[in-house]
Amino acid sequence: MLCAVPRVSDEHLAARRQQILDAARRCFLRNGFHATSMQDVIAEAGLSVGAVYRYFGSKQELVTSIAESVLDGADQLFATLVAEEPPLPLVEALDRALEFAESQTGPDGVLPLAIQVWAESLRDPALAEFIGRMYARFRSRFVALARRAQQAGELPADADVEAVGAVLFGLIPGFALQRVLVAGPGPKTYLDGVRALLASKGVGK
Amino acid sequence: MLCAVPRVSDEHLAARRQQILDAARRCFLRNGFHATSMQDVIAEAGLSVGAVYRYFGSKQELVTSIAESVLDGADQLFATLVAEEPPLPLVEALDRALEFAESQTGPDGVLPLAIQVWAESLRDPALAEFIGRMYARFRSRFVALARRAQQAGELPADADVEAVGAVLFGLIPGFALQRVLVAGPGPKTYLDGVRALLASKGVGK
DNA sequence: CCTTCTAAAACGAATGCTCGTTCTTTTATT
DNA sequence: AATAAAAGAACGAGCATTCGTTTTAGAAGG
Repeated sequence: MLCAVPRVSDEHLAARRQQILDAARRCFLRNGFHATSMQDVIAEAGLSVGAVYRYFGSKQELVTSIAESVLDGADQLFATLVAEEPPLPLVEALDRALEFAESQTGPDGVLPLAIQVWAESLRDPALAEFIGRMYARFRSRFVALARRAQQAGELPADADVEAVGAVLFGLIPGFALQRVLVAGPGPKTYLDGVRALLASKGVGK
Repeated sequence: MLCAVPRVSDEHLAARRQQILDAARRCFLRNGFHATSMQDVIAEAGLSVGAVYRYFGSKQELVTSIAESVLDGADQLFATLVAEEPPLPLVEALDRALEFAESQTGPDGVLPLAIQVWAESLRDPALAEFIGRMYARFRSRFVALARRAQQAGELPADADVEAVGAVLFGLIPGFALQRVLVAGPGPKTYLDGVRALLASKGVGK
């Protein structure tokens, strides 16, 4: 009863897990969550049914893991935007965020996955809860950005930074969606649009 | 061999078609395109398999029809925004568009369907083409809005109205997504954010 | 107005697949 | 030798769709 533990290295386990996730991501990008069968993922990973089910108990678990990695990736970038010292001017921060979004457009960026995750969250309460928390965090980052811009005098002293943060954040999916669905204007043009609005004369009403 | 045409009235045919579409919409809202089976739609419509397949040749056709009705609905509102005389100030137009989006949030609005349509278009080239055309039209409406605002002196004379239109349009899905996924700020708050940005002092760089 | 007749409309059992998952067997590691 | 890891055959459920049959609306003929 002493030993004889045939476990494989933890690195190997982690690598296998990642191998499956990578395969799943490719499949999901190619065909969407629902039109991708477990067999597809399994074949793409070059493994067997049993091997994959050792690492992920269900297809849903695979979807959730992919969703998490997608959102984590975005959060990482947004976090650096706010942490920047000295504080980035709004336009500068937006520029960086838009360029990031742009880099994730196209068939091997993360954006098509994000769109699928949105759709999926409408039916999966657990995923919806996770996404809600994550996007609330995104927004709070942009709120922080707005607050610092206000302190720098870039925004009126009485501006509602929560509202401004929401709008700033909203600009990103607004841009990304157009880029993916309509092949809309590039990030530079979009930013010009924002600049023109910032330069507008006051406000009706 | 002279006739004997037992066809039913055209109104009846149209009503049946609509009956099926309504059922499908309810099912799709409840469970999403992919988790909804044809049996679900058929049962919801209170019809038989054969009856439904007489009106829609496939499930995909059903999805496409729903997508079309969703986009047509939005286009109708955007069209009226631009046609308004005298031209609406930007903030006013945005207010109306945001209120519309708000009204379509929630489980029987059209927005959850729109999100699913986005995801679906990533896999269905025909749907993607249709959506692309439709969203390009949406954007052109906002461009027209921007142009009229420019003529009214609300925007700088050298502003790129195409870019501004894209941004204005982008604000809508940006708002809607937050509203659906994060239960973000309401339309009034969001609009306050836009106003604060419009009131900001010039632009860095 | 009523009957007859016919093709459209509706029906629903049947079909053939593919799906996600389970479970027993084989292989590899210590 | 003992056990973790990987393999893959097998399974039942549920899917979209087809198709042969039944019902029904309404024109035609009286």
